[in-house]
Amino acid sequence: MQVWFRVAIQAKYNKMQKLQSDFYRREDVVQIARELIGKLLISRLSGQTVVARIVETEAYAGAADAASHAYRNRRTKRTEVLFAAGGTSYVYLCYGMHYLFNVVTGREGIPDAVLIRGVEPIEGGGKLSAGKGRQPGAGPAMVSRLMGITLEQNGWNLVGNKLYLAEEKDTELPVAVSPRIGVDYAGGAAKWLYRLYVPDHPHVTPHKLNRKGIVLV
DNA sequence: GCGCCGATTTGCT
DNA sequence: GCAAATCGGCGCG
Repeated sequence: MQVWFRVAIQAKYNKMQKLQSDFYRREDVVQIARELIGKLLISRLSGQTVVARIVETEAYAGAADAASHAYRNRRTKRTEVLFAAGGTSYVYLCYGMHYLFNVVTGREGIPDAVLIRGVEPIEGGGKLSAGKGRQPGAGPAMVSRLMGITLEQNGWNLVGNKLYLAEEKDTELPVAVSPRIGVDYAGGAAKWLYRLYVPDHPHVTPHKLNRKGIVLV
């Protein structure tokens, strides 16, 4: 493990602060996805507390984004919570077996969201091991498994006590951008650089796109 | 290390 | 009926 990971971990609970609604209700979903890198995800579900640092996200720009479930403002039973105000959770079942956790952003009626794709476990969930050859928390389905998130958490307010995000002061991580993973069907939107991740971090989804990423200054 | 494929069920055409 | 914001196992080399 590299030195700056250790330093960030040791900083943990000193200056932690829960993210409030105004953080989520801003317009620029890509900017929010970038700022979510390094933030903490905390779940207190069924008596377990799990804390993890976000190291990989993807922005989904709602109505204008062919990769979004709410493309062209499509409203169905599933996508309805995407239209809620920023600071709401959107969890859905993917490939019939995986739960994927998103943070809804923007004001009410704007179906933007950020998919949390990778986290580094800090506390709790230690007994849950991911598959061999893969780090726990690396990959969006692994995030939900680690945190204990299921469909039950869909539509939850993220400014609460059971599932929320927090920031620590003085935590800064390098950030890279790439196209999003698994959205080849989305035409031109498949090329958008809406995936943000910490380069060379072990809890980022293993993928060939990691080699093509551009490190932001 | 890489690429292919099956699992499993919902959601929407 | 089919494709899906994925994962892990297998075969190959």
